[in-house]
Amino acid sequence: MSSDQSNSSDDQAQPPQPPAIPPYPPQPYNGAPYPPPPGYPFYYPHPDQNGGDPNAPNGPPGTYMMPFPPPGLVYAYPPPPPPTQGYAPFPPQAPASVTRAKRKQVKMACTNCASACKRCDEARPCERCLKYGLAESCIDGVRKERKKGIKRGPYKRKNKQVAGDVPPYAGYPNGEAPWAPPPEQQNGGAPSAGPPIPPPFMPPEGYYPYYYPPPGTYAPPHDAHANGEAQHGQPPPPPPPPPHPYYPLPPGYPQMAMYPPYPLPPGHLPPPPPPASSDPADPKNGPDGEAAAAPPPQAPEPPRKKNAKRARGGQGEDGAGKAGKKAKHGEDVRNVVETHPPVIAAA
DNA sequence: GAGTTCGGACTGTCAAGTGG
DNA sequence: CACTTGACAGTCCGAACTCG
Ligand SMILES: [Zn+2]
Ligand SMILES: [Zn+2]
Repeated sequence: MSSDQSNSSDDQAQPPQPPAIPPYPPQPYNGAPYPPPPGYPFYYPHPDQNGGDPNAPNGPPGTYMMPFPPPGLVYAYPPPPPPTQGYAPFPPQAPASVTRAKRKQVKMACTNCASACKRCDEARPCERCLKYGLAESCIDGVRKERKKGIKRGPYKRKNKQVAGDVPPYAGYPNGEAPWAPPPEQQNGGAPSAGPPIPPPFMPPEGYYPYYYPPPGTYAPPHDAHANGEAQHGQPPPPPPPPPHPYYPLPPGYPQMAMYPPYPLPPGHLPPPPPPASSDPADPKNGPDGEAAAAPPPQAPEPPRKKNAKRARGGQGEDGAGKAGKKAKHGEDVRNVVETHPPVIAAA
């Protein structure tokens, strides 16, 4: 919740955050053009790129997320002309700098912070323990020794990228562009004859391409099986939401900045207005917040699947690495820590 | 609303594997 | 032996939950 950000209940005060981008003002749907008013970009930050990280130095995501983007809108960048209203556009140079800063971890969290899964610092007692009056129990944990003798099999050698070499965009339906350039171009050789084929369509880092079917057609509903990801042999695959159901834009296509007025088809709900929030920078103050109760027809890929009821014993994608530390949560250790009433005002 | 819990994304580190 | 790769072990974000 915003409690983490706003009142920093148990974390240290966050550094001053960049100015939040004002939310897209709620507007009742009245058959008017679906997209945001002029000046509102259809930026769609990649979930892993600064998605939802208000602490990211590149600024909060704060991007207008559409339940489903309007057909005809082909691509989500570059930024439109500066808005006439006071709403901040995405920084023009954003695509180049959307690389999210890595989260910095302390080498060893104190036992209290570790058991509470909260941020620690190098000091002992750490800031959080001081805040909660746990200074005397603020000690470093003991790091387990890494397992040895684990066989790995042959390594996959990554073919090194030469400078200027453009990696294939991994977001295509089959992982490769359907219009691969001829071999001579791929090898960097001089184009033999005919018009040069434009380079692969590459979105700036952190952005999805959007290519929408012509008016009159609609994006297919999300289908976990169609994504080619959820089939690990398990019958009910935990639905990793597909990146998006649309198709990449072939090179040479003109970009459409905004699609023409387009009334919603009958039966489609208008986009839910963003909830009136006191914290515009809060990443979940987007459509994500409502997603649990009433998922919008074509919700874009959530930055993180957090809406499901908590299920115990899940494994992350790096879960293999966590196999040995499953006793992490769900033990009483935490009670010793966080059940402790905050003694902030004890003085 | 404030505080707590904890799933899982993310990071750091280092052993195993590879190439020169 | 230096470097790369892969995965273990850890941190901690942030949503869900609980409590007063
Ligand atoms: Zn600590
Ligand atoms: Zn501590």
